Amino acid sequence: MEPWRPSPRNPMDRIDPKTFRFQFPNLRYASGRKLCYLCFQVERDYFYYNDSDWGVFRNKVHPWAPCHAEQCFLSWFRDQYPYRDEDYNVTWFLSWSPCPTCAEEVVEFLEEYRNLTLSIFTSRLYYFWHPNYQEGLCKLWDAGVQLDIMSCDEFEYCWDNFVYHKGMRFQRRNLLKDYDFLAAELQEILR
DNA sequence: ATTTTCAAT
Repeated sequence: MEPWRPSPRNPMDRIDPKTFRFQFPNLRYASGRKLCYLCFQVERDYFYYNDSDWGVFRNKVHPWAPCHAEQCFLSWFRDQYPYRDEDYNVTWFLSWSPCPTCAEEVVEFLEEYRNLTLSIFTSRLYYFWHPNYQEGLCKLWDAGVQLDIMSCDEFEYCWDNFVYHKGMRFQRRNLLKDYDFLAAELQEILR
């Protein structure tokens, strides 16, 4: 039997608009958001040309193979890009910020890929009042990861690129509801 | 006003 492999193309290419509006707002109290979405973009400088890829991962909830969205990405990336010396620019748009375990795994990943830069925009801070979760974010920061709260530009970018908008124009609605709180909290954590 | 939030009685 084939080992299970996470793929950004499975089960979804893009997020449906309702899901995006429910899962992505900047909220301090985000009841019911029991999933994490990771939209990504990969740009690679490959000799004389560049290529890029994009996709959406969501955490896997199978009890026999649970996988956070970040772990799905890392596993997919290692499989997709075994060329560790090349230059990569990777951007993530996360609905929840990484847990301490994922933060550690990202730091290890960056040690493998020396020429990879990772920028993370997160909509919300996962368990931001827990010291271990704060420490995880600091480790990412110390490893050179760019960390920011998703703001209007990122929401619009995600809407345009990762959502089945079917021509519907981007509207910020409640997406930025608790942006100020979360941005201040992140500043405080990384200080 | 609150923190259940990478689900599960």
